[in-house]
Amino acid sequence: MNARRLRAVHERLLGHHGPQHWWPGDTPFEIMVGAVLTQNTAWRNVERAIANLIAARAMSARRIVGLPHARLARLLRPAGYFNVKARRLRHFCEWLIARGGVVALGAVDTPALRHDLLGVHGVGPETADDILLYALRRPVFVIDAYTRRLFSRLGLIKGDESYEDLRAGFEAALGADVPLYNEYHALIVRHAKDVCRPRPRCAACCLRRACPGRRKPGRA
DNA sequence: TACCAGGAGAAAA
DNA sequence: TTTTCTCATGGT
Repeated sequence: MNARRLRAVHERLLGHHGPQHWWPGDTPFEIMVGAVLTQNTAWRNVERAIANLIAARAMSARRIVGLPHARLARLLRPAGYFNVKARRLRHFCEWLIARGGVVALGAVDTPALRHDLLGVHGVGPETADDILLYALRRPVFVIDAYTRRLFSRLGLIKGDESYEDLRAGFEAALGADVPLYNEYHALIVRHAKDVCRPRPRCAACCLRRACPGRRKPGRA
């Protein structure tokens, strides 16, 4: 991983899209819930499910654990996979309660906390790292499908590296920097949605000649 | 109509 | 161990 090129990509993304101010969520717990619900799901639909939880006065670990499965699944329905996500969110909330809540997690070092999170049913590497970075402000770089797509098109990665290899590579190249990781991942998602689309699979996309971020002002 | 969206776990090979 | 399948709603 080339640190200079990684930083150059970040600068260009930031210059084009501006600060993204992630993660959308009012509290660390709400961010955690969003991280579970957004698995393979458009954020617009996650927002509806979160709004349902808030409207039902269920945006707390204890409230969620106390809901019957059918009731919780119904609230999560707009986010898709509602039966799966109801179970996953319940498992996560049970874990959080057992660990003493969000504040108590502050006493645990990042590697131990990450390992613990990965043991929760329904929490994989990306969800764990979303939680660590955005809810708990730990220096963990989030790798997702957008990251693979963007950086493989740029030729900076092959694209088939393991999650852990990519995460370690980004972290080693960029150094432990929570604000940078936060903004960088948010910019990757923003760019992937707006510019670096799945189709056309254009090699000229993504910060190459065709990227709007490289065009001079005034050009279409 | 087909594809895609801020994955993860289970089952099959 | 690696690959494939399943979960599901909503927007484009």
